[in-house]
Amino acid sequence: MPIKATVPITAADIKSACSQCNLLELCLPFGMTETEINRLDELVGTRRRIKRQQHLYRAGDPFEAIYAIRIGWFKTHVVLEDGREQVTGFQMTGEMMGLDGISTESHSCNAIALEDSEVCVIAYDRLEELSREIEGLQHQFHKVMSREIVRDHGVMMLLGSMRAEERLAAFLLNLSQRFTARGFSAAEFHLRMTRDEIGSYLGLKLETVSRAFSKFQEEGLISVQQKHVRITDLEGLRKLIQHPAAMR
Amino acid sequence: MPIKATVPITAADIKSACSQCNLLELCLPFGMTETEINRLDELVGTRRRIKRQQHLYRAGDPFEAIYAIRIGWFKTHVVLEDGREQVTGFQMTGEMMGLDGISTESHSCNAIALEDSEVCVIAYDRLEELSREIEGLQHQFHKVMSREIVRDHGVMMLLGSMRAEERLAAFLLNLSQRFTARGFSAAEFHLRMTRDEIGSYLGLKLETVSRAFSKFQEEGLISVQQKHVRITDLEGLRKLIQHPAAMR
DNA sequence: AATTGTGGTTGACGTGGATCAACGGAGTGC
DNA sequence: GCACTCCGTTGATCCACGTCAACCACAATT
Repeated sequence: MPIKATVPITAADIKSACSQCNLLELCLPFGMTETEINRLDELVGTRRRIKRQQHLYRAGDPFEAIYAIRIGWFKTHVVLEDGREQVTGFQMTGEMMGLDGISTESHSCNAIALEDSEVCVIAYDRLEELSREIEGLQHQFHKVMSREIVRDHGVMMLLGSMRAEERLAAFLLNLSQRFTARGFSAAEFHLRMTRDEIGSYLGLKLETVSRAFSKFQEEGLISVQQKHVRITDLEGLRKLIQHPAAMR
Repeated sequence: MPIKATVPITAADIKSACSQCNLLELCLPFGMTETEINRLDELVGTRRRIKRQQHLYRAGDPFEAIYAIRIGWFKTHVVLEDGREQVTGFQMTGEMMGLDGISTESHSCNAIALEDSEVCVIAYDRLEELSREIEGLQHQFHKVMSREIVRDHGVMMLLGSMRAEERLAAFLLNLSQRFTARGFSAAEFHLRMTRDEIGSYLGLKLETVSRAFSKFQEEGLISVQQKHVRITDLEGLRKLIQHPAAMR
């Protein structure tokens, strides 16, 4: 496999093939056979390192590749003409970005690293080619796109039908579940995003997010200190969504 | 092409092939060559008629096919355990439904006809097979999925960052644009959904939707009577989104 | 150690949209 | 024709969250 020279390759980078990657279970190759996965190594040509606060791509950029996160965190957001921003998602290890670009052949949102990160660059035309040959890849890729659609519907539910504290509870439970899937603690984690970014994602102002955090702490559901969160009553958070407080 | 006998076929149904369909420009075959489209006729096996208020599929149903709307209107919605509903979209002629089912192999939302409707049933395993052979089909299918993701991001922006009147203006402009694409009037149309359903989609209560309609009428932007809408100042509606009223 | 900046918390107050309620009009079934 | 139901409109009131503002914690820089 020829390695493009555009990105400096260090010792740690050498085993860049999917077949050598420990994210198999989370990423595009999930569910594929070993033989199929070996063929994937043709697909992931380069890696890219993105420093904190830098863009992986911007709205309007021509679409050429999708990206799988190897290390780090990103946020994606869309911007209205008048400057209003809406965070559309927070992506972590093993998750895919850039699918929005396929439809118009240019990206429709911005992707920004929340910490120093590293992504696998998957050339889109190669992906289409290969997924015509490898059934498992085709199927898995479709699943990844479909999962994004289902996720988006969940966010619509959250934004359209839930009140502030329910939204934050749902957000924390979602993070917890994604950390679990990666073998990290379900109960204790470090937020990579600011209150303002959480607010934008949840359709709330940062003050409201902050107050909800404090309220949860008072109620003994979590303990927060800045970006460090520990969930002390997972079941309590779940109940909060199912039984929306007093009213209704 | 064998025609399944599960659905009664009437004279009007005989030319059910994609190659004979006048929705080419809007639907899955868009951008494909004539030869390619002829092959698509293998794909669309049956049609289904759905009466007003009936389900095309329900959340939890096993996923087997996606659907292209030939005639009519649908809404899709998700339901929370406590019964709260969120409309995730309104679909019209030429649009695709059921993509959410791919990820878990069962549908995650409900699809209900807003009027007597007819859909083309596209068996999903056949679609995957064929799109491994026909590059144009593969590409177009990916675009359809990606377009759904982009649309969802737009809805998130709407729900997370816009105020009531902006949301309704954006909704009307979106409808207008979709009618235009189908050769109907951009300015005058009939809403297939109730105020309550619009409200659910826009994250508002039906009273708020109703008030916003009235306000637009007072301001000379539209004239409404029940479900009949005439846009009298398209530019005015656009401005309403770009310059969010007084405040801020 | 002092300085500056960014991000987070908390309080006081204002308001957009929800809630509650009454009523009117359109469509449907008999 | 009439009764019934569903849907839409409008008014009065309420409250969840936004807005504005002060202050604090922590990190980076000097």
